Amino acid sequence: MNAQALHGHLDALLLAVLERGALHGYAIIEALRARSDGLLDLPTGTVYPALRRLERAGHVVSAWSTVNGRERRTYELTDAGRRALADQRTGWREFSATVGRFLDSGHPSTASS
Amino acid sequence: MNAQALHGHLDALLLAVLERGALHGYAIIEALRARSDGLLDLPTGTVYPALRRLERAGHVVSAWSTVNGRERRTYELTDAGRRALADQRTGWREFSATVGRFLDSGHPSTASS
DNA sequence: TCCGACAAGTAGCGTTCCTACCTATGAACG
DNA sequence: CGTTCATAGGTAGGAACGCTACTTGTCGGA
Repeated sequence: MNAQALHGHLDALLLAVLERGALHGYAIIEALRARSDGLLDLPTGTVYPALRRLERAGHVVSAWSTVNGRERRTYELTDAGRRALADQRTGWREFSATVGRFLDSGHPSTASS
Repeated sequence: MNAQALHGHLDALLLAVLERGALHGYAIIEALRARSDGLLDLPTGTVYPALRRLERAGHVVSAWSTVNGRERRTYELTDAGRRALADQRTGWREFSATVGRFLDSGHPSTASS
């Protein structure tokens, strides 16, 4: 499940990660991987453009911070970003409930992972 | 939520609807709308091509049935389609659990619908 | 007869994400 | 001192997916 199906939810995921505190791009990727047990292993070519989209949209702001003489662009949620995240959460719940009505039913089979 | 976010799950939805019995294209659209309380209102231009993709993939078979002199192409799940649906269900559960880990947390707020 | 609802279909487009590259810094190693 | 690796950021191009808009055709009612 290499994020092929993320369509439309990538931004929400990024905002959710940043909700816990500002991070730079690479750290965001690592956070996603860690918090998803390695299921979400997004390439930089996916995340960096997405972050810039979010910045253009005003959902995050970025700043260069120099750590160990290493330039890292740290992204932080804006107020609008927080609102957007709330919206995305609502949208996600609606979406997953709707699709789940068709796909969660049937044979539960699994039960445990 | 006009299905912008369906990406990758449309096929699964269609298979799930057909699981309950063969239907023609238009009826599938109505079934989706009905079973989702109107949230899933897919245009024909989305559903018809998808059904033909599913047929090319061997997940459904279609047959013309003439009802009142009206030609209706009725789609039916194949065995492979049933297997595909099971796979899609698994994929959906994994996906929704993973994304949900980021988006379902936070403020549950809802409680009632 | 003409119009609207049903039914199927097609063409072209925009969004979204991925693959594959490129650049640059700092540390380790020879 | 130069090479190589891991970290970190970035871009270009393309593929997949679904949407909008349009077309065709039948049937029933005004």
